[in-house]
Amino acid sequence: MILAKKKIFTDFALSKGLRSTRQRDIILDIFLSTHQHISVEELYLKVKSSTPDIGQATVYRTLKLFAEAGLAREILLHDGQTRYEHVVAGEHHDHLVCTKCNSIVEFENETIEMLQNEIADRHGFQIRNHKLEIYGLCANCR
Amino acid sequence: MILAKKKIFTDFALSKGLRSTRQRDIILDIFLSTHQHISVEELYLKVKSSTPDIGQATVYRTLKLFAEAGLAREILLHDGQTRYEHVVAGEHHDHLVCTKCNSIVEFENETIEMLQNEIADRHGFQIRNHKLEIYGLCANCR
DNA sequence: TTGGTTTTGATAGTCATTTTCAATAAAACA
DNA sequence: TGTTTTATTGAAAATGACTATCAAAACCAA
Repeated sequence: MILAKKKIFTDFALSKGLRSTRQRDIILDIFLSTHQHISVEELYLKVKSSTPDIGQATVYRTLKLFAEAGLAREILLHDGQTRYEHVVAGEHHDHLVCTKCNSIVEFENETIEMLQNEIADRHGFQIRNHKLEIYGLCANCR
Repeated sequence: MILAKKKIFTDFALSKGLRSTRQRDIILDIFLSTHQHISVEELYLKVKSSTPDIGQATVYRTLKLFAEAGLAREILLHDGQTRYEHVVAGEHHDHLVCTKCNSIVEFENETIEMLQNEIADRHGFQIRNHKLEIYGLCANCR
């Protein structure tokens, strides 16, 4: 799992002509050791406590690279700090979100995906990805 | 429609003990005359061209009030600017979002809605609302 | 109109993020 | 291996969106 992610970054670096550096290796290790989503500042503090000579700017730069490489994703909440979450291979972006207990059920529906493609075509739009969130009350909470 | 929105704000102002001011009236008029979503800066420019003596800080403050009153909603894209969109009763939340120029096209598809209902039923889920965002490149940017 | 309170505009301040740039380190080359 | 080339780094300055400050102006009840 972690090796696969490291390979994704190695391949990305290769394809972009990026160099392999100690800083990037360390930041990637630490990012991969986290769960859920983490703010740049939080990650920087972790990095700093493990390797004090790595600068904040490098953490910012490197996280953007991870996002570009497709192994992290920027998340915007309403507190002005950018956070990053892991991109999980094969994950679906279709969720039933319970607004009471915050539980999330992931689903998949081919017909919906097909209709999305149709709609995009009709607008000359080229799809990269999508997110469908249905909010409401789950079976336990209603 | 517009009158209804104005009433929402008037009621909100009343309940909060806020005063009715020329600036808020003008900003509300201009906000209601826009479509889709608009950044604070964009709205400020519109306001300034109509009434040059209204300051930027007031536009920021007033838009936050609109959001609090429930007639606007903050949107975060990835360009660091906060945008506001109209809260429409019974509105649709299905969008094609261009990741390059940030343009948004709203669409509606009954079949998708129907399928969502089916999926929700299957999980014993009671839908309150939903959001479907398709990210990619619009016709102009691809 | 007056008096108390809210709102405003200008501006200074804040804070996350980005840019700059000289120093350093990685890859390419000899 | 040493040398050259070029990317990367850290520190600090710059940027840019947004917020706080505060004296002046506007609002509104009496």
